[in-house]
Amino acid sequence: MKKKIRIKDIALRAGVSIGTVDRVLHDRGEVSDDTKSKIQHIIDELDYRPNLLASSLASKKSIVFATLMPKASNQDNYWSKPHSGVEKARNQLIEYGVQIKQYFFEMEDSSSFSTEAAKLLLCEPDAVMLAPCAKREAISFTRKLDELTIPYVYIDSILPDTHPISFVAQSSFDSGFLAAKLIDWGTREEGIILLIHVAKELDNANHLLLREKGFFRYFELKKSDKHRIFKIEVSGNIEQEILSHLKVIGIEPCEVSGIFVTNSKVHSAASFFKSRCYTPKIVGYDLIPENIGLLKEGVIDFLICQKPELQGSHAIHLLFDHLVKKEKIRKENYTSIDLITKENIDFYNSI
Amino acid sequence: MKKKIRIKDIALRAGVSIGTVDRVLHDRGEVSDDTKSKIQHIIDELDYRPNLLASSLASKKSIVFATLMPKASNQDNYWSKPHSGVEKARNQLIEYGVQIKQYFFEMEDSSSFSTEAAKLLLCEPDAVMLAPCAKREAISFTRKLDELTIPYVYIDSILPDTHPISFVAQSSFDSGFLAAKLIDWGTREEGIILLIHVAKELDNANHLLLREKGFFRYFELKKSDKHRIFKIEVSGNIEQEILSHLKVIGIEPCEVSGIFVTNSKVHSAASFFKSRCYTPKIVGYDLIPENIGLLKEGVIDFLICQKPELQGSHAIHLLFDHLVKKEKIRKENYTSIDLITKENIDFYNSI
DNA sequence: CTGAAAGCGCTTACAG
DNA sequence: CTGAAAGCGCTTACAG
Repeated sequence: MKKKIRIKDIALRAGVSIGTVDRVLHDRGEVSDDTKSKIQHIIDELDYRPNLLASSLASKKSIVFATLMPKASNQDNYWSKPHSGVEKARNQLIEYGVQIKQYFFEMEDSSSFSTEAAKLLLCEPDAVMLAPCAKREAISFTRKLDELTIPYVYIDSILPDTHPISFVAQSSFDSGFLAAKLIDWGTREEGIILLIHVAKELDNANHLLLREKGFFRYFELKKSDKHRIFKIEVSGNIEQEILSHLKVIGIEPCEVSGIFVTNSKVHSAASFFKSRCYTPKIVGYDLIPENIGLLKEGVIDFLICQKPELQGSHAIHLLFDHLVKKEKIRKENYTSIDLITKENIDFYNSI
Repeated sequence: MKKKIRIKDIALRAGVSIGTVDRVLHDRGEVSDDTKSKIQHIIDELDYRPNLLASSLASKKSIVFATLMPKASNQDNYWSKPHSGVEKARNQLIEYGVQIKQYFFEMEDSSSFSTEAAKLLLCEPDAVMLAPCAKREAISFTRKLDELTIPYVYIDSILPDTHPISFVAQSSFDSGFLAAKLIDWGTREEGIILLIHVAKELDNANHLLLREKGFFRYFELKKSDKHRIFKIEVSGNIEQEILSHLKVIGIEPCEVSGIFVTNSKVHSAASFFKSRCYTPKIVGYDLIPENIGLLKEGVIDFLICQKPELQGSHAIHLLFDHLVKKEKIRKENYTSIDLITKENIDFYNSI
């Protein structure tokens, strides 16, 4: 076992004081090129790693991260999960001088994204974590961050043509692809399959479209005409809209054998079928209470999950590793695509 | 934001020196009852939390954990995962003075468990993590640990009637139950289902029996006679043994519609069917290379996984939290029951 | 451009 | 039984 090498060791070898070593370590100038390169060599040679414990103990300066994500209306809301992930990371990093300021916007009101983003900037964060849900607003915000050279990471989804240092999110395409596989595996007969979007501004919800793409891609690749697949978009009165869509297509609810809902609103579509003659195979997203209830009842068969809590904590740790540890971090962090059923839900997230 | 309170603050309030405060903090005597209770009150009142950073920086004493698990014959072996989980934890905790000594026994040779356990004891560990695979040997070992009052945690499986301070493992029963659900969901027709044990000493492999139990329980609860389920035990020449079993039962390989193999040997059973007329729905365990290959080919449909790497690292952290942080740790740590398919395998374990 | 000194919050002998 | 002092590895003014 190699002995841990210290600043003192480097100073000794170089014949300088530890102060000087510290100056080159943190590249804060005031060192002659000669001694600088000499010290740098020794550092490299000895593969010196600073003791983070001692470093943060001695340093009084703190680093501030700011987060921006949708407000969780209550504790059961999906967005309470990333939030508690951030809290968890905060507790782990607080002794290292990390401060986290959190800002929340209203999911329904994209202008609140901008006002919260403006507030956020006032705290002069060293780095930012955001969920870029409101696409347009997020783009203009990240442009501002770019100007100020404040590094940022995404959680939940990804904004093309922006410059985050990293992101933590699920691959929407692949989760849709997997959903198709599940439906395919569960519906043997030449069945009718519904892909249902329950969303207001579908064109602005990039990840829902990607999930759809993945779903259709599966059946394309399979090159089987076994299934008849219909796509439905609803947003207001789910009940009525589904009914009228089915009427247009010309099928009865009980003829449907598989359903894929592209987001956590799967419970509303599931309830529609539950209250009728027949329960088709249903696959949707996310462990929110309504969905959990229907999963346990056996109405919903699979929920695809994305470890929202881990997304929050991991994103913060990425920021920490980048800014404090000065490590190079992975740019693409895809979360696992978790399959939750009635049978394994009680063990999900347990450790 | 409350100011972090320090030993010094307590000492000031109590009108004593920090040395005395430290004595009551660590309960190392040499303090009069009077001052002790006075200080204790102040500690409680102020809800003092020691600064772990400063504490481990100042402390030169190190703590040693020992681990005992099966040897991974190569890097792809299942047991290389818990091992690398332990290594990961070591790297995170090394600055806190944690030393980890690892010992490995031969899976096939249960006597090697005892000889390694004896070696382990010689390093006088402060705590032990073990995979209690060799049941009898593990029981006598834990008895010794109990005598020496060395705390221990299990990974992988659980030994009834012993006294670990905690364990990290998957619920075998529930994973078998889930396997049944998958097979049920995937085989619509009135099919023939095989439960296959590929194992030498089945009676000594408690978790395989529990998986079986869970599997049958599912169909019991379902109260449907739709499926005919047969149980097969093989161990040597898989090929031949499966064939002869099927002959006894009186069915052809191509009549089988679903297969559940109770461990990671699922690849051998899958290969049997792959090389024949028909590929039934196949569910098994663990991401070892042979299984991954067959999963990606579409021969195996689902692999149930149990985060072996996390098991290793989590177990070490439990030990750390218990011994160093003096926190009370959770005794039961069930890992999630992960469902891996061709479609989501690339994202498993990614973050 | 460089070094010496104080201090971060805690632990550990040591002196009394 | 109690206190004063040195030290863990680093950072941060400050003096020269």
